[in-house]
Amino acid sequence: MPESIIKIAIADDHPLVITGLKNTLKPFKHIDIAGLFTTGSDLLNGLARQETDVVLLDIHLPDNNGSDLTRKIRSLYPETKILIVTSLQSMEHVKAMIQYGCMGYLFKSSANEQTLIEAIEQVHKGNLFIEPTIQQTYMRSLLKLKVKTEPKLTRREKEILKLIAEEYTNQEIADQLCLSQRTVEGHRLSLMQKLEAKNTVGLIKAALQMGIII
Amino acid sequence: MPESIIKIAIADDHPLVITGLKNTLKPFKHIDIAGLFTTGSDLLNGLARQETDVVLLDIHLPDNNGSDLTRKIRSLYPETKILIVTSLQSMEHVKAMIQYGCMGYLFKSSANEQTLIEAIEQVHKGNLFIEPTIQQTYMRSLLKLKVKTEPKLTRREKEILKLIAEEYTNQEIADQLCLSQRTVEGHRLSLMQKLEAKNTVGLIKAALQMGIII
DNA sequence: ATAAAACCAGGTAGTTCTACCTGATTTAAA
DNA sequence: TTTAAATCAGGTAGAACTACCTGGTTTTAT
Repeated sequence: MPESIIKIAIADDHPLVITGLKNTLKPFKHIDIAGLFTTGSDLLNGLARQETDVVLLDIHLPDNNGSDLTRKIRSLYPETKILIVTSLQSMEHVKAMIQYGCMGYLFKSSANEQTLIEAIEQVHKGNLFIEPTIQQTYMRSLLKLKVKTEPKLTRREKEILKLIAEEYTNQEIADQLCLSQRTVEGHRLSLMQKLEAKNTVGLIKAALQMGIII
Repeated sequence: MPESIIKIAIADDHPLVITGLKNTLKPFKHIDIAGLFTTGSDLLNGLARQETDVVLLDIHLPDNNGSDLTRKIRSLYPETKILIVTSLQSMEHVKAMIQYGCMGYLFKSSANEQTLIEAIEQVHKGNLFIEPTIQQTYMRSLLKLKVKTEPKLTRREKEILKLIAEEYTNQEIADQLCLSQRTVEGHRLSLMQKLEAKNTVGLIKAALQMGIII
């Protein structure tokens, strides 16, 4: 059975990682590196010009976050599979990205040759490929929390969470957004409930895990 | 004038980055890659066996933080130059590492071939090489703050910062450490002053940057 | 051995946050 | 289109944090 050639695109803002991926994949004849990109918009342009089977995607591109980019790619090119290759070693990110429709998630720190090829092949076949080092944890948490619908925040809530994380007080946020300070408080409270935070500290940590702040 | 050969070692826990660095440097005949390591202790063992001119070092190795490792290398092998190549894009880290005696600091995201070679050569010659994208900022802040000795926290302060970051209130922290709540407040205030934080949020972000919490 | 820093903890006061409540208007979804 | 959710904003109250002050004891460093 002749293996079909897998056309892949790589999107990462670290040139070193791109070089690393490129050189790791070069020896494999059934993998064709169709494009290298360092920003989200570059990637989207590239996908428009060139049919692509699998995108190796870093979550933190300068101009786009992973989830938005994933949604765009999925709606524009439903046949293209997305494999996240990132430094973000957080369960939350894995779950979020899989929920957004990525077919795989790899940590850069464990992306050796075998794992990488295996992941690309599985994802290309349409199978889910989760970082091996956390597969058990992932499965357990999926079973336990039965897809604990990762809290969806509204636009306003994200906006306010971002400002909270930037050390503004409620009053300052209210002034910036032309709202009452009470309204901001309200949003803050629902943020805390949704994110199960005990106080502001919890909010910040959740914001970090969600990639809302860096 | 015949260029001398520069013996380098690479220490990074991301195999992709190692591959990337290795392949980027391979074409350059005056650079000899003498060792590849993924942990701090591996690196130290390697340096003991093999004379090395320049170490390309990631700050976040699993078993050592960059500053301790730098100190060790500098005391054991004063002739060996250290060039930080990391993802941590923070002024504080740059300043800290330079202060600990590193000769250069590069962001992975901007480590293209030219910059990398230039950095290695300069560091080898004994010149300081700072990430080009922040050189102006660095110089300005050095001049303005005259080596603003990156805030050294006491044991107690670190302890309390950690607990604050774990969402405990002052009272809870006081109970845990058998202190008065007023004492914890005092430590919190000095933390805020040292870290130039406007509020708890600032403390958390500083703690993150300092690697006190993950 | 002496100076400096860290540590502990009290007073007072003002600000910000946390936690409930209520309800009107606008927006999004089934 | 009708229900649900989001957005806005008011009341009230207490907890937590921020910001000064003071001064004594202990540790650390020169």
